[in-house]
Amino acid sequence: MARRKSSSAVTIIDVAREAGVSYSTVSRVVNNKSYVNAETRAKVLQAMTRMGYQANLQARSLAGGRSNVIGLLVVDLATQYMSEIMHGIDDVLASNQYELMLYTTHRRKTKESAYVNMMAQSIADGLLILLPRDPDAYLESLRDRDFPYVLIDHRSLNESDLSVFSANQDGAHTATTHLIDLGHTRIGMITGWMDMTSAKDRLAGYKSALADRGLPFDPSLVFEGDFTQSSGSQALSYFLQIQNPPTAIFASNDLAAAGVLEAVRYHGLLVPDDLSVIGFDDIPLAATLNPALTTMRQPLHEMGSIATQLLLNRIDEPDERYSSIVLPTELILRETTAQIKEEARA
Amino acid sequence: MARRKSSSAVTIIDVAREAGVSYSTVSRVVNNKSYVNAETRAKVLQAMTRMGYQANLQARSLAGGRSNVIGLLVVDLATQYMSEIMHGIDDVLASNQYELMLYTTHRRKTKESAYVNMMAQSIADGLLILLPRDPDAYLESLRDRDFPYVLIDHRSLNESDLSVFSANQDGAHTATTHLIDLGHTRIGMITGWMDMTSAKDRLAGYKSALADRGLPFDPSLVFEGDFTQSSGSQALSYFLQIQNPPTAIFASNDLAAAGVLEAVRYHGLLVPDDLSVIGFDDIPLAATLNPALTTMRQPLHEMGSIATQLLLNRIDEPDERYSSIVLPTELILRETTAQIKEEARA
DNA sequence: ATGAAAGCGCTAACAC
DNA sequence: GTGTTAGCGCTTTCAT
Repeated sequence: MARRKSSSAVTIIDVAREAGVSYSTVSRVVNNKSYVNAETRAKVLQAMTRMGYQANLQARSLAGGRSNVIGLLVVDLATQYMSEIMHGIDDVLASNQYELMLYTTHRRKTKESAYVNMMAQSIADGLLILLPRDPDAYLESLRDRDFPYVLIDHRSLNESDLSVFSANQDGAHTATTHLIDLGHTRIGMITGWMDMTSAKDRLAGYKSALADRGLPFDPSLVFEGDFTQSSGSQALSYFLQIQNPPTAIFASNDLAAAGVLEAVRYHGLLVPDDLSVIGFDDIPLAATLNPALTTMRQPLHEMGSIATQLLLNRIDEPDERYSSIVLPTELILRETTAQIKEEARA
Repeated sequence: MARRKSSSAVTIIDVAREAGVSYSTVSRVVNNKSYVNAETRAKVLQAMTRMGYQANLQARSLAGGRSNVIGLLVVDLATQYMSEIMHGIDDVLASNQYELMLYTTHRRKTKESAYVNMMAQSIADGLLILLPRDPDAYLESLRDRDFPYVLIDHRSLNESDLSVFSANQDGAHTATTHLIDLGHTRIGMITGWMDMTSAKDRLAGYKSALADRGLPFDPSLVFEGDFTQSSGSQALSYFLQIQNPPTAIFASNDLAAAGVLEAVRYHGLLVPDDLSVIGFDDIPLAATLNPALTTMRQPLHEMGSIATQLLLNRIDEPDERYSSIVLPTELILRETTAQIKEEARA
């Protein structure tokens, strides 16, 4: 059985006794609330350090105060995409003395909503939801309760949602246009999980770029992936065996693009000579791939830090008006895209 | 001011009223404690699902129960090394209905001890400490309180610490011997942060391998790094300008080895023709580097999962005897090591 | 088998 | 400016 874990922890009461004051006075100095006589404050402070007092977060939170914990809901941790964003989150949290409670869903839709409910009713002062899958299904209870949350990399359809994401359609449009400018007319597209707005928007950007240049949209040129490296490899295999293979590929993220590059080597093709490839994200990996990946950068670190700042503001000043933030993307030219060769690829 | 965040959350009392029982009965069915009449239990269960009851972790924990939260203390998140280990941790946690509270220290020594105290006095049922820097300095209070914790990738000098780590000295010995077997006699060594046992042990393994083969130990061949990629690049620059440069390099981790590879390209050298390189860890990156990195694999995912399992066991059965676990390493031969060329490198 | 009541450590009115 | 008091939601004796 669980032993009482706080058996020997120093509480506010111990400090109060030591300092010879009431424990609400101690609470006051701990929280810097209302005025406390300078002498009293000094006495309390001394007692606190002497005894090594550490606030008990849960008690504080239970009693209606802040826990200074925010919850983060992510799909998975293993990608650089996540690392970058989390780094941004962590930086802001750290400089604001907030702690992070982490939940990973591993793509289990049901877990998302269960976690959200649980976190919101527990210790977290606010919630960061990264790449939500179907948030409308479970966010309503948070809205009802006016519980602060910010969505990351998700363009919400709900007006009252606060979110931070990139101009995905725009970025995809730029990426596709870059390929078109290079003379490519048959451009393969590898999508992400199609239940995510960022994946949908990138597909839309691809389509609109095609349309803007009067190029036909060929559904056989769209491979539905899932943002993984292996889906990129699969996509290439697929593209190589259709009737009229593409001469360029736009992957919805760098990881899938890396998968394409990997498979390309296996098939004995040359990039960019035989095939141009462009990714999306600009994770650190992109620059170290060989050849280095041309990609659309989205500011991942900033996405995390801005979202966190937004959430913290919202927690501090719940009555202000806040709005979602759209971040710009940028074309990063490296070595995987080139002018089409006249002798169309095998 | 913070609004009372639980204002509209369903509590055990609401459920009790709905089910027409006392709230201690509800607590019993929630916790599956002692016997509750089957009918009563059913009634309560129904009420719970109908009202969408979610336990409040902090209240539970405050009252002396389990929070089902474990704390994880890490330096940083951005490396694959961390991702891999965290994945292992997360898997075990998820299948045991535990949640993760994450603390990142960003190499601030002071933060480590502050965090540990705070977590232990707060919500966490147990603590996982990854790559601790100087744990003896702050672990004593945990020991005194019999608070469960497990150290990861750290060979503790303290008998009562529970930890999970790799056979680092052994692995470094194998790696170095591999280089010696290839004919190299001047072998550069790039260390990690020397305040960590794993870094120390790898250096010791390097030295002992040299000694075992009757090779002299040359301090100018040891570069003190910090496990980062850039330290690897710096190390190469350093090695290239000493009197008698090494023909092979053993890097204490893959990231530093990647830095060497990066710098090697810059200096116009060829690996493994001009220089053999071996890493440590076998992070996913190692296989995708070009040329692919020969390295000593340590089972990172397992390190995380085993440590977590150990911690959970310790929480469940505090009175059992547990002991630290040492995991084997394995030489993974890829493309960056080769027989020394007779015409010694420039 | 179930209810009543105490208390975990703290915040936030409310008194004085 | 400081003390008193009432909870926050829950677990856990102790009764019944």
